Amino acid sequence: MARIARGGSQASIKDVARKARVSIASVSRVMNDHDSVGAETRERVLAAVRSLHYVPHSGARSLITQRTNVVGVLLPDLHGEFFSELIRGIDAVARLRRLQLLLSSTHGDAAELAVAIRTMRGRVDGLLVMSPHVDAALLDKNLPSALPIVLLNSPLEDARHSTLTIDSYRGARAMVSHLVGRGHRRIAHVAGPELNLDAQERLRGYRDELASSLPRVAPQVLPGNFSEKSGYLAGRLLAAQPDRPDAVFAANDVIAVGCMVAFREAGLRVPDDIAVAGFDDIPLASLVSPALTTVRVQIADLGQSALEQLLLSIESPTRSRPVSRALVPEVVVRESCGVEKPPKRRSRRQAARLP
Amino acid sequence: MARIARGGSQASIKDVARKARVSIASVSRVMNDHDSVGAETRERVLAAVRSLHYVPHSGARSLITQRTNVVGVLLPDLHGEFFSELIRGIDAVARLRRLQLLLSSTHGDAAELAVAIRTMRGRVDGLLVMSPHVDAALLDKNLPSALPIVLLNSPLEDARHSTLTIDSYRGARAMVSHLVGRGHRRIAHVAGPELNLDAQERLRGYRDELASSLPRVAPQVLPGNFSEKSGYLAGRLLAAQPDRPDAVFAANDVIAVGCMVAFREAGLRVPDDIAVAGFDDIPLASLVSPALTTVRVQIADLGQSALEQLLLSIESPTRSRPVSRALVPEVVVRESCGVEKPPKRRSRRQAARLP
DNA sequence: CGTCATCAAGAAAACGTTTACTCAGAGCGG
DNA sequence: CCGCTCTGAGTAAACGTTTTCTTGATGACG
Repeated sequence: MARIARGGSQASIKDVARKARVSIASVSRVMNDHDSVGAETRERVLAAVRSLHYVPHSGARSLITQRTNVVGVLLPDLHGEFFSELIRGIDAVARLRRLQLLLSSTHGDAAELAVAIRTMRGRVDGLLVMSPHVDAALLDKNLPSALPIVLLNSPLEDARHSTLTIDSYRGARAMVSHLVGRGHRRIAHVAGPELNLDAQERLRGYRDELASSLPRVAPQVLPGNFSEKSGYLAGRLLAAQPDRPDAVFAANDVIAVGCMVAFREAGLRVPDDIAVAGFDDIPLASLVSPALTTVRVQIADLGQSALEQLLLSIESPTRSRPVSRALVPEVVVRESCGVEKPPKRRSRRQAARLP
Repeated sequence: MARIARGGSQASIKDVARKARVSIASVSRVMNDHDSVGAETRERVLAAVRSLHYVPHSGARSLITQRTNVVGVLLPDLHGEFFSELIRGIDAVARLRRLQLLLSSTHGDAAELAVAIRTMRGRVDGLLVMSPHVDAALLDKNLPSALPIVLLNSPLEDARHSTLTIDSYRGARAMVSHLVGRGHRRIAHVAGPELNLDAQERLRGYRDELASSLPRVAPQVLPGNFSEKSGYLAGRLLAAQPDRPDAVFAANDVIAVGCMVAFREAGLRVPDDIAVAGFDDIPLASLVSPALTTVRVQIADLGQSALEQLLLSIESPTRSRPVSRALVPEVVVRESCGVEKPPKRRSRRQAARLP
């Protein structure tokens, strides 16, 4: 039975106990600063810990304590500034609360999402899920029922899970209303992917606001897919048009930048010949020239609130009812829609601290 | 003994076994598609699994299998495009190998890093660490000895751990050499934070290449800290100087952008009056106008290679010796250093005057 | 001197799995 | 009908912790 110290493996609490000639219970008590352990014993244990480089096995610990101090984060993708901002916001809270994040972006479809959710079971205290694929049935089937979860910008709207969304619809209306207020009349929209929920909402906001502010003007919608390239192509189309619009509202900032490139190539001046507006306020937006007017989605805030909400339900699973909140984004006016004086340039946040 | 089904808690393998009236061993065999389990039993088990929404507890599973399929990622920070690119590269591989990432950015100093490393014990199969604070002693003390680890861009260079770095020194030399080749003579450098390793290496590369290519010319170094603001300030200083340099090599792209803003404000044309070059090739670099000449650090590749290397040592802990590799970055020539003909766009120059 | 609280420390159960071992019965050739 | 293999399924140990009980010792108090 006497266990030989194994070659490459790691020291466990038993090894420490044997070396210090105490029971594993005492080692555990020392490690967790528990009451009633004699000074001399404590010293012996600590010495053993040091000499063996003992580090407790968090997995085993959380098996019994039923607490992992990890939250799972499920994202559809990791490209672009949107997600890095989101993660940054989540991380800020995690850091504060000494939590770690278990990240998974492995889900292009519902099946993959299901797998990802399942493998998180037993590793996390709660889940932050952002995915176009969530639906109630999928959650029911794969989610151990008691696991707290917060949905981010997800289509699902039932009363069982907390949901945080960005009110793309109202943001889009606000932007169109702003453009109209500045005197623009022919306002085109470059849309995002048809299947994307936010893209749909932004398009709907564009249509509705236009219909209500300028009932005479027909909307013009060009297809796009949130990429710079699709923006560039749309921009070329618009520039070549005989009755060119005097403003373009793009479904996101990246598209807007693409448009601007196309306009410059065509010799159009932004905003004098044509105004451009985007959506998201990614860091890039304030750095291009002319600086981009856009709708600020406080992405980092979204992540932050989401995690905070999740922690609430983790801490009192019973008391907290599911919450649904929609963050209303705000219009950020910059040069690209024709502000007379460029505002003072200042990057909104500290830029890269490392190379 | 008879366990009552507890209210909010989750179904365990025991509950399934009881419901299907088999032993837990059989349930386990069914879940893992093991051999020799009768068709009828399998069906009973699956039915129970479905009706209880049973999802195996990954934590418990990896306790016994000694495999977590998770790798830990320790970063100093999460700001900026550098890290989002890095994570993207890491994630690409993780996705492919069906791994999850346990992310922690909670370490501003060595003590916090130590805590982060310790809490990962037992939760991960290996560690990817990027931190200015790693040193051999810290690793020894807090790292369960057998845990595979790959260091990213870290000062530590011992023979015990694999290390991947970016060869900032050679990148900087290449850029200075390029500028000299284009005919620039008075080349200034805006440095990064003094304590940052990459900043130091870039500065050293600048000095060395200048000394060897243009032994007559005195180097001029301005302080900076990788922020746009510091670049802006340095740019103002340079623009006001009586014997203004004809080129600026900035320690990173964000600084370079700051410089360009200052130059535009001062009425200087880039690149005609003064050339600008950066370092990193963040996505922004190709979008500003004039597009920024820079040194391309394939950040995503760095993350990718690092994880691949880590997986190698996880899979054959004995056979694989620690590897040290330095990725040599390459100069990317764009308009800001005075290429005669911008790749496609003629009107770019016009845009430069706008703000 | 007996009772009782107090304290330090050990024994053992529990967390939810996987897996080596065991075992009963079936099929079957000799 | 005896031993043999083969199959399906159960038993129990193990993974590394925490924590509840238990116990033995020590001394205080009546």
